[in-house]
Amino acid sequence: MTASMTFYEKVYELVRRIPPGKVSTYGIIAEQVSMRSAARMVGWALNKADLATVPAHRVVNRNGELTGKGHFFTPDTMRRMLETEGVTFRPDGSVNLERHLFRFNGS
DNA sequence: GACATGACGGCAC
DNA sequence: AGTGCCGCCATGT
Repeated sequence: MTASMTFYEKVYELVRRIPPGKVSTYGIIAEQVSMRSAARMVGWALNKADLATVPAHRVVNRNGELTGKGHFFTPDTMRRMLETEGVTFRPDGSVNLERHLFRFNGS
């Protein structure tokens, strides 16, 4: 238990703000928690997160690729969940960020 | 305490 | 435009 635990909570809270049908990226989340260049920490925090309460499937890399799919029940679980929420994919299997990238408000 | 690793990203070649 | 290297920070060994 350390004071840096707020880091995880911030990440989880931000991810929960992403609405169905939208996605965000590790880099953007990292920037939101004041750690611009530590995008790795975000994915790492998500790996330790409770998938039942944190929509981790809505976080992709900067190219829209589902780099975290290997951490779900099956390799295609992540994509199926996104498709169910209305997210569309490009022929190469990456998310069309132009259409589905969620922008956090300053709130 | 040093070293390697990881659901990444940016910039240099 | 594709590939590679380095930075970043928490953890495990």
